[in-house]
Amino acid sequence: MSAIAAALGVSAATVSNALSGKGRVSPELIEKVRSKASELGYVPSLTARALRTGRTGVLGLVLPDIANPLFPQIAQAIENAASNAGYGVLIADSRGDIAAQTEAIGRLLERGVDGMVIVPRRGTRIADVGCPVAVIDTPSTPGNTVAADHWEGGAQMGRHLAALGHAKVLLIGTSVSSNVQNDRIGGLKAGLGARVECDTMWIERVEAVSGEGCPLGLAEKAAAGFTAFAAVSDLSALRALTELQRAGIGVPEMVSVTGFDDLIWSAVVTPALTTVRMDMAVIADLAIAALIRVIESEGEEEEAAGKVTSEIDRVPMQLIVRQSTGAPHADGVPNLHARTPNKPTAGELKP
Amino acid sequence: MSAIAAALGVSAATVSNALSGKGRVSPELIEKVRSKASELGYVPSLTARALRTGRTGVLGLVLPDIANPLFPQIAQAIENAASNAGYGVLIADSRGDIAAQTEAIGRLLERGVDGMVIVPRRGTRIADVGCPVAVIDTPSTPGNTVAADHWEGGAQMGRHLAALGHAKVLLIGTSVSSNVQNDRIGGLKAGLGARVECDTMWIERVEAVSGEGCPLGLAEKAAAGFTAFAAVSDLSALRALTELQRAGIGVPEMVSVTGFDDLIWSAVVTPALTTVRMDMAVIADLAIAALIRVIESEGEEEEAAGKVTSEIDRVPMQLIVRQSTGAPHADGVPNLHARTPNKPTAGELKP
DNA sequence: CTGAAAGCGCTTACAG
DNA sequence: CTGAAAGCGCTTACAG
Repeated sequence: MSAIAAALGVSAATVSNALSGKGRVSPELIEKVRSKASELGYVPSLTARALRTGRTGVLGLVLPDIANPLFPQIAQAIENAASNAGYGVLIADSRGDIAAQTEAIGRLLERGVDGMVIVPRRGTRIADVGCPVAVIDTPSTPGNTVAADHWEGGAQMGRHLAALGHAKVLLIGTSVSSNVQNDRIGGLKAGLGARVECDTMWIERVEAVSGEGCPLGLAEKAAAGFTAFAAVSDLSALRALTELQRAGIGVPEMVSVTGFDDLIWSAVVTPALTTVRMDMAVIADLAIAALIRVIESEGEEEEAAGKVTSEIDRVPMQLIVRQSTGAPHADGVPNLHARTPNKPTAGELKP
Repeated sequence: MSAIAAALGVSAATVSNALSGKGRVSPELIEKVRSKASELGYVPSLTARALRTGRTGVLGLVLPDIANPLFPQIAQAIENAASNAGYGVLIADSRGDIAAQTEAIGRLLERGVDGMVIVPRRGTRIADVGCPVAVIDTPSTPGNTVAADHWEGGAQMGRHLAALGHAKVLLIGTSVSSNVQNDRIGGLKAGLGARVECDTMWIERVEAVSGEGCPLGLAEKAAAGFTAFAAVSDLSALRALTELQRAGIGVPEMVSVTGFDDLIWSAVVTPALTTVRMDMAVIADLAIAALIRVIESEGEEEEAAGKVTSEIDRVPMQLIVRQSTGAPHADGVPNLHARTPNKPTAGELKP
């Protein structure tokens, strides 16, 4: 910047004003400054700007566990939304540990992030952090900013299964203390309605699985009359699907299997998995927009260091019907290969 | 800092020296400064330090596509290695696009990162970036820093399959131009040896799959005598596995299926997938260490703005034998459920 | 062992 | 419309 000023015989202040386009400089000078800047390959120092303005233009992204298969969707959406808004994204991993989460938040704060979006570890409540925060969780978590409407997503899935005629369905979850899973299960039950019988099976978390098989005993469940297996995540659904297939139980001829989240493999397995997807792009945009609103109004009347919004945005989820669901077989007898493949219906996404 | 100086009646310089522990201050004063600092909840401004020292303490992580299922492992390992070394990590997503990759690198540079680790988009060569760079790709990519030894990983898998007695195996890849995939395939062929017949099938990339099934025709391949399907990624392996199961072909009784990368679901499906895993922690540590070595020796003799190392580190991959592989059935006739489950062998990982 | 001074590269009132 | 000055919070020679 001083190089530009020197080359042009003007002051650094003028260069700054010209480049920031705040209209305090004559059009001709602005033009001269601009061309000289690009001629010199000038790149402003965001560090110096940060020191002066007190804003770094960087946001923190705190994740409960980067290894979670849902993380790519979240990270990509947040990175994209932030960079569209001119912000950088610093990542921090809680590694599933609550102390690590606190520490990660601290490190981000030291680095002077202007705000952060936190996907909290289950059961954590985010207290005052000392900077604007947007929390992404479930609508049922207090102090939240934006979330997919997991309950309604479950309800859509429940209605889908009920409409196909399933009368006995097994719900599969992995964490009794997860708000997200409980919302999904609540929605599923509501969507299925009071007339369909359902049972919930809590299985070991996948991370803990040893790779030795650990059968869930789903074939027995099928024999006991369950015709649909609704998992609360695609990973569990995949586990169910392969276990059933392995046991010679046709999906969807004999039983239906459904998941949640539309993870990368759901569309790729045979039969492709019926699932429910959240619109991460929308969630990320809302979270980032809320954050930026607070950041850029800092210093005004409101106490900005606390929550970002009081009203939580509920983003609808979208049912994606694929081949893993169908009508239950009339009398529970296997009838492999006799079925016409499902045509994808309305909710279908083109990825 | 000035608050501490004022409270103690010393200069800011002394506070700085005391806190940085460079031994220019008397022990008693250091102690007084320290306790006053923590009493006041002093947090140093990394921004100011960055402006003064010219180093931000931030590294950039450039990924070809955050949505890639392998990304969580990479990001987690890099974040961990960097934060252990006291660095923050700014993420940048190329979204599979080469122009976006250049742009992302530019944004990182503007933000003053001290260096970056780049996982390049296939076929990209990273030119001079203007800051220290560590590239993670394959040993066969020139200008590389550290990589898993994909070729050797393929060879291990090939030997495993050959030892089981497979004589006709189908290799499955998704991208002819990928160095990683070509290395893996080269290794597989070498490991299988000249006596086993093998064919390579290039399938559509998963991202492009519509979810409507898109059968690969693997049942026909099995009928044609292929007894093993070695995919170059777990995602393709999963696709193969479910398609075969769906067609009533028992894995591993009739055919074996193998993947690559030990993605999250590999241990969870039935039968669990035999795969090869790279040690991301080691790769990340090497990449970060190489980067930091250059960063912290900046200004000394060597031209640090270019490559990080000339010698590339090859990190071995680890074969993980699970239930999806077994000896080929003697006469190609289905014999479901007649097989004793594989006991996991040596290479087994406890996650 | 300790302090006064300069400066990293910007932006922002404030004068002219 | 343009410029001189101050200052964001540090660190680093350089004196004392």
